[in-house]
Amino acid sequence: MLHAKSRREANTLPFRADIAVSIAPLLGVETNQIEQMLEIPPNSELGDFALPCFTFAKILRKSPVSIAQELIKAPLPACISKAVATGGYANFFVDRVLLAKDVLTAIENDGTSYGAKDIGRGRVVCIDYSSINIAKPFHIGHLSSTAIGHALYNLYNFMGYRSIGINHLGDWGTQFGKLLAAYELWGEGVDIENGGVDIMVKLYVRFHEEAEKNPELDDMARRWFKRIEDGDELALSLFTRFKEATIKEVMGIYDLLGIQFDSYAGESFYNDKMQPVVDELKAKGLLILSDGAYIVDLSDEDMPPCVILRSDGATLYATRDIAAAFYRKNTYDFAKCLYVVAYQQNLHFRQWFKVVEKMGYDWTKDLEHVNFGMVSLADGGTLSTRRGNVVKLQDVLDSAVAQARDIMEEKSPDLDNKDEVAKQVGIGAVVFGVLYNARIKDIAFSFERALSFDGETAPYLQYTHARCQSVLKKAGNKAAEPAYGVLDNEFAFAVLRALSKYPDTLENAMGKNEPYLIARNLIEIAQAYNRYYYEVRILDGDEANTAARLGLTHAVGTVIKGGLSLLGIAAPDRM
RNA sequence: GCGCCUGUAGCUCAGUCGGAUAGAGCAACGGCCUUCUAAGCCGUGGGCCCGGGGUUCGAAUCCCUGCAGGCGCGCCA
Repeated sequence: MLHAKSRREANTLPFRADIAVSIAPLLGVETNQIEQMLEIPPNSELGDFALPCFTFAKILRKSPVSIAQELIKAPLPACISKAVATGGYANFFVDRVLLAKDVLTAIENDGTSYGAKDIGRGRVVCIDYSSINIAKPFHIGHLSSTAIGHALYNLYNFMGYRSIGINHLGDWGTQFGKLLAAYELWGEGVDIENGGVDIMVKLYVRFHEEAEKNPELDDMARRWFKRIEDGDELALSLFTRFKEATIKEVMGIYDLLGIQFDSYAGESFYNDKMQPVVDELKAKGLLILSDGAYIVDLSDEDMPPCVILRSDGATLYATRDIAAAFYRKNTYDFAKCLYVVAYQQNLHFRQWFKVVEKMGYDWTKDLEHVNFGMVSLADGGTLSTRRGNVVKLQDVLDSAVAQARDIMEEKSPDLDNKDEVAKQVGIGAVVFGVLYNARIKDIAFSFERALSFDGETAPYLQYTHARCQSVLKKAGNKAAEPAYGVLDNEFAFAVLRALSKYPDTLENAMGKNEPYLIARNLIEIAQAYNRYYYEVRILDGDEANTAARLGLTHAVGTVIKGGLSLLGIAAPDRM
């Protein structure tokens, strides 16, 4: 019954279909229409499901109130314990004991796979995320793409897809000519391999300062970039050293976050793959010469044209993205290809998606720009590498871990793996911070908020999980058959209700590419459980009742651990 | 100027297909640890849901319009 088929909405309890089947005939409508109309009352005292009857009033020529009163007299399915008419609403109460049994048994059986479905049927979804720039610091502005992309990567895998994580490196462009020029001028004694991105930024910033006074430097940079393009040995080897040093440094952060990519094919990778795209566009008559540049006209779509070739013949961002899309389609035969990139680039993606569509490829519909809000600094100012106005992610993570460590020193000094747990808690807090709100929201970064461990945060979830583990450990192995009747109270029911909607939440989160839906559901579960924990003693009384309460505890711990893991966050057993 | 996005409590945000009394967290104040982890729980205060029209039995939600902020608008990425 729990696995009733077409529950497409999140935030529903099971049993929806059963109610619809029993009352639809009385109204003379399709059951699935009723199923969709069923809603959840504002508070559970009114009921667990409600059908507003106002829309039927005209058709049936009766008042909503009397319709509701008739509906509740219908023979009810076994899972509904009672029905009440309140105003124009028919309210249904689910059998809470049955719900407890269904939900807890499902979680007991499935473990952290609870909620997993095989929607993907093994098909591939490419996820382009994090996509760092070579020779630039990994700052908090990159965290959204990294955390959202990673969560989606996990979620799609969980739902039966095969995720391919692609770090589309920003490793091409004239800025590297500047970097090499700067290195030629002032690079003596600079240790590329160990100086990290810091020394690269220093060179880059100095170049910009001096180029303002001395324009000849720009020519020098252009020459260096030309040498990279032409495959000049010295230029290439220098550039490769900068690139590898950057990747080595950022690997440290990816390790902390537990992220791995399946591909690091970045911009330079597509250098030799753009000409075929240009040729095809030309062959299909889409390429137009305009002001010396080759463009695809998009005026019929009310968009500015998409520039494919600059007037000097050089390729652009869009050219590369189109070539990359073809490469990914040919290499992975994806069912979906997601681009986790800030909304700043909305127009860019709309443009080149349309170009691919004009080329006649129906898989354009499988391309999706998963956009997200901009990060600024809470105390004003925008992030800018050039102006040195950055908050490095490494610093944020380090501070968070240090703070977690301090708190543990105070609250649980006898823990033996404090460093490990501090890492999980501190990093979890930072990551959760960007996964808790809808993607589109802008973020004004502040240390104070990022390092908050109270309330709706990862540490709160981790704490709740650890609490569950602690109770379960203390209980030991009890084999009694659970007496679910003991869970027939408002506190347990709130927990069960939150647990029961988790599977739909996951599906909805994937459909919308919105990890925050998972985060919110987990918080709801934890809040309900912490209330329950305060109100009801778990290890108490006879074994059958205790077994049911332990079942609830185990379920909460399992779902929180599983959900956090989807978000890329660890859940320690003690903290 | 044009296009897109955002606007809900002091702050950060939820609010499902239009539904019942608009919800959380933080901050403030007041309570709860001899009992399973107090990184927790409970309570109090706090709202012109940006403004104005409209549609509807019913609007934070849909439509129109205005305002404010963000982003973008052919040869950067």
